[in-house]
Amino acid sequence: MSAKNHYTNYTPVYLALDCIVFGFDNEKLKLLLIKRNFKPFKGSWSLMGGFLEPKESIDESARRILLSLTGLSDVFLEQLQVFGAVNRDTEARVVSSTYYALIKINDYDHDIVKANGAAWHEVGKIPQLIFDHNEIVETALNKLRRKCRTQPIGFELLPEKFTIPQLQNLYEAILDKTFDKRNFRKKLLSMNLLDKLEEKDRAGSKKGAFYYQFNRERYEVLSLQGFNFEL
Amino acid sequence: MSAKNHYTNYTPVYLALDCIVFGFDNEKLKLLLIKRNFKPFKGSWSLMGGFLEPKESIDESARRILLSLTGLSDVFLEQLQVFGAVNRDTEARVVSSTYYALIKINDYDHDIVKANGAAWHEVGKIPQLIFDHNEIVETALNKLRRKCRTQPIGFELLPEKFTIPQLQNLYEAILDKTFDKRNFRKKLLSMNLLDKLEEKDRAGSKKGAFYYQFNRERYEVLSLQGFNFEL
DNA sequence: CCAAAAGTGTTCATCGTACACCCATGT
DNA sequence: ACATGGGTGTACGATGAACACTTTTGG
Repeated sequence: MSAKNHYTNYTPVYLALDCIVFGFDNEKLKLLLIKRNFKPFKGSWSLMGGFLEPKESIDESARRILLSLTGLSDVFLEQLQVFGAVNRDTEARVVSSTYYALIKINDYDHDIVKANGAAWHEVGKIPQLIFDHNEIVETALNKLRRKCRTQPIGFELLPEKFTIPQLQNLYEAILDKTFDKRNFRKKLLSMNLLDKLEEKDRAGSKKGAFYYQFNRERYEVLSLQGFNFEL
Repeated sequence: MSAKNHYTNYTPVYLALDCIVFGFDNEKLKLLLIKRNFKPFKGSWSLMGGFLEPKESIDESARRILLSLTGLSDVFLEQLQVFGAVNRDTEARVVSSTYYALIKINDYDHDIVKANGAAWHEVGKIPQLIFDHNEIVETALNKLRRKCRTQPIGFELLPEKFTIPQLQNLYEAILDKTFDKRNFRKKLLSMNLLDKLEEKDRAGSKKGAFYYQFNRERYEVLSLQGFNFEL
């Protein structure tokens, strides 16, 4: 054993953090991808990634990377999976801990994003990505689809104020199916988690649709009492 | 940049694989823990862990470690989470990728397990573990509890042939609640996933209870048709 | 013959689903 | 006035929950 630590018999690895960034433009579910700006495969489409720094936890690292590439902090960000096939990276042994982010599509910093050569892609039309990133995207999509039906995470993709038809469009886009609008509205409102505002959104129609707000505090109280969000 | 690869600016880390091993003894849900046999904290209770080797994927690594400590291969083993706080290990920067295993408690190799100083602990009575392992166990338990209600993973903890009362005991132990036995039986049998055998288990009662078998092929077919296991 | 666990059916409330028309307003 | 999307209620079937007695058999 070395003087340094008891683990020197083992081989360390590079730990990458890769973020799958979802956004919703009121029509389609989209993914933010960048043109990789370092070797190897500089210029290829890729997830937003970086490497762990010694003095940050992996969560902090993922947030740092997301902030540096989009200007966003204070975002829904959750671990997806670790990808650790032996030759997934061509340069060195790199294990990737992946995170998926749900962002409000109008909040990110367009300049930073453009400077990084990033662009939104419909989830149905993802280009070829480097390494195993296409597989990672598939995994993230599956996770999002499962999770959005049992946890109120969809709201992370919408502005603070949103209309019921907007919300329905979102779920239809994520799950790639349609809902009956009467049943959808009834279901969501019956959970008692949406606060109706006075104000209307007049962008979508002449009549205008009332804005609602998700009440997170009420959700947390109800959760503790055994309530389960379910779509 | 070095001649070796493009990532040499980054600091590699040790990647540990830790396994949370669940078992069921027809009464309680249990966890297999070992007395750690290397420094630091040699002799403390710990999850079953080891370090990634260069030529194995992380999944292979987890299976190797589980095999070496229990003699078991061909086991339900699934990724849980990565734990990557900066100082979670006291020796070096170690990021742990964790896996939970569901094993048939009579299949493992008692000699190997004993030689490794391992022992079963009720999930309600877990001793103090090294590093953040208690937190990892909590996370695993939550995952198991959520997952066993929507996927037929409970069967991984039972022998091939089991009775309905055994199955009910299992779910009651995992979820720490009781079910009405008529409703439980009706629910499970209505899914059409259990094949009734001729044979009876006479251990549990004078009357004896019929054995059943989980039909995985049928589950997979039904799954593709949109069926969802739900307890 | 009795203790102990296995096995069985019905009722009721709740929830998901299917379905069609009126409303408000900008042009 | 009309086109466009927003908003509403009801009826039916399916599903989950509550509940008590009979069966089998080893001792």
